[in-house]
Amino acid sequence: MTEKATPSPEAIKAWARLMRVSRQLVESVEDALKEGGLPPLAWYDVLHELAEAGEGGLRPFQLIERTLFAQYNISRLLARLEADGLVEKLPVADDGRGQTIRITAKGRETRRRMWTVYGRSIAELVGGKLSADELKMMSTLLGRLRDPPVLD
Amino acid sequence: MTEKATPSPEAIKAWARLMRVSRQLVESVEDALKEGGLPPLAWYDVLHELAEAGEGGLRPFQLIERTLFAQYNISRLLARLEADGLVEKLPVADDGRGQTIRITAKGRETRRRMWTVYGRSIAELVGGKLSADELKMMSTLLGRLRDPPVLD
DNA sequence: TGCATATAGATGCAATTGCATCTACCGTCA
DNA sequence: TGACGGTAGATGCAATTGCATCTATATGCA
Repeated sequence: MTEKATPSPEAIKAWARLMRVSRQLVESVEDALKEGGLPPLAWYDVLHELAEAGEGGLRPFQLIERTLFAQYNISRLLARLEADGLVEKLPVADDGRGQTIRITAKGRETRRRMWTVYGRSIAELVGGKLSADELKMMSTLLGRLRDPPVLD
Repeated sequence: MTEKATPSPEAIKAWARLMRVSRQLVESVEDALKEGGLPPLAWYDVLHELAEAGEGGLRPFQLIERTLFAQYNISRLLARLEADGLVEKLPVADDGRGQTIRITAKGRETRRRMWTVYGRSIAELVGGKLSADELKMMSTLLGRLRDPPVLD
């Protein structure tokens, strides 16, 4: 087999940078959001998916697939979002176990306000550091690390 | 000013992939460690830094700089590591407030066992997906996103 | 020296996460 | 139909994180 138990120095270095950079970037964004009195990044992820989904909403298990959050995590996050009036839970007709989550107007508004901060952070932290071509290269390389890999 | 409030599509895409991939990779490694009955990744980070530092050890604030963990996080993580006998806390001569943290033999052993799992994950998840040149490219690009940027 | 301010690290308490499990409903197949 | 395994989501409890603050020592400076 070609699988190696010991990673190459190049792999270790790329890994280490990936870990460090992603942590640093997440922290920067979280700080910026807090600074603006806004909810944490996790809320954005969910609101974003729900906004994209539109009026039809999404089932919690679909949110899990899209966001990679754990099931219990989504369950509680949705409870918090609902308590804040940012989403609403609707019963779903053909499956008595489930529910559909729909973003509310207030939820869209919160998402919009978060994006002004989040988007600016992305522009500064990433957009401002690499050219468009470099960003594309980066996306391509990262896509190959995804599971399943994205081959574009 | 050249700073933009709205990120380019390329920046957004690179960001999204970075977020998703890093989460996915961390989760894979955490799962592998758990599977092996080993402590979480955070322990490795600290043990690694301490092992590199050698007999002289490191002050907690140096660990904070190196690992990016929050101060209270390091404080408690070190308490757990000490409780497990993986590190020892020594008073420091010229600063009565501080202490020096040194890895123990048991700590080195734990780190070694973690590395067999961690290293294999890196080899599979990263080393196995990109060529050496691609890994170098990736490191270079990520280095530019670091703060402070690494220009190599 | 003596006070103000800064730094190193710990900690009480609230919020969140992780784990395991639970409830409720669904689908299948005898 | 009805027993059974599977899926959707919630939840009790322990561990961890985040926040704010606290203690203790160090440092700068009048």
